Amino acid sequence: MSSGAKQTNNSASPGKSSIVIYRAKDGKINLDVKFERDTLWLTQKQIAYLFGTQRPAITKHLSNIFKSGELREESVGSILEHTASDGKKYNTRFYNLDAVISVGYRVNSRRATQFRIWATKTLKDYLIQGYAINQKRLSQQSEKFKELQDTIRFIRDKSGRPELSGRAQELLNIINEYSSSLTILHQYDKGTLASPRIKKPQFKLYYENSQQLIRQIKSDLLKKGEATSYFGQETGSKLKSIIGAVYQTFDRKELYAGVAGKAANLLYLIIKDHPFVDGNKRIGSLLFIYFLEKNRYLRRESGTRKIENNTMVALALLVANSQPREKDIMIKIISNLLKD
DNA sequence: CATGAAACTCGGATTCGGTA
DNA sequence: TACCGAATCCGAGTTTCATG
Repeated sequence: MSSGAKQTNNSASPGKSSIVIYRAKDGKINLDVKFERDTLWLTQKQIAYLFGTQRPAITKHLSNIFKSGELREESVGSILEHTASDGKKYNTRFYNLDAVISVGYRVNSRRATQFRIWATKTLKDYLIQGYAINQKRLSQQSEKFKELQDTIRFIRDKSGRPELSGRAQELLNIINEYSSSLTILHQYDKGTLASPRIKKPQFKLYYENSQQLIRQIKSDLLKKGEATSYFGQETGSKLKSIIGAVYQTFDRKELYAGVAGKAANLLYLIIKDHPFVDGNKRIGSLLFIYFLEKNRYLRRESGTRKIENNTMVALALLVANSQPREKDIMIKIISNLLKD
């Protein structure tokens, strides 16, 4: 049996990545898998494909699983927006890993047999090794965090020096601005971070809305000779899906409820997902600021901006240079900068 | 396009009944 | 009683259709 879990992450879009579940003798299986709430989610069609059977068989198994009380439909199923093969969006029911495994133990096909063998072995490995691995990972993380803290302290101590200028100074500003929330960061690392108070957005950003704004800024920049014709030119429909992602719902609740969360994700996704040929950082920052301003969330009561231009530049650079696995922490940093 | 369900097919397992 | 083939049952799959 050559089956092994293999995950390839080749897209930075939210909650979506390409995954190769396992290699069977009849070749590899490619599925676009949604990741939400620490688990994966598949449609009936995808489950059928995974196990090499037809969709109605999955429907029947699922209904038997729920009827027998093996699983509760409310806890393993969720209705999510799904872009179908015709390009349109539908509210589709997705089933999580628990449901997929339960179905896998009922389906009678060669592929399902291989899946059962793989799942049983993997689960056993997890049970035996999981504890040790988890311990190791945790201690590594806390070491990394210490390192980061030391570096920040070092840079901050030297930040008064006049010879530091330009970009370095900007980076120092951002570190200074969020150094006070290091404890928050630390709490986050330990998984105990309390969510900041959430302000509901009054203003909604639309795709057309954004395009218009980009056209405007482009013509300004062209006049000043600060942009090429590639500035703001979209590659595919990424911008549209990013805006969709920011307003994505899960269980009829918005995934990123507050203004800060939405803004942070907007900035992160535009910079990381490269929806434009040129100008991703600038447009990301622009839409970020625009979105905050329109929602009356950019300024303190005194009228000063929570994020100044130089901080904005540094923030964009920081995001651009971050690793994909650091997404959560980047979002947290941005959100915390927006706190009063 | 996606889902749920009814009606039907198929194949394996079990039960039944006749025979040596 | 032991054995074997026919009848029956049951789970899993497919086709098809109504509905959202």
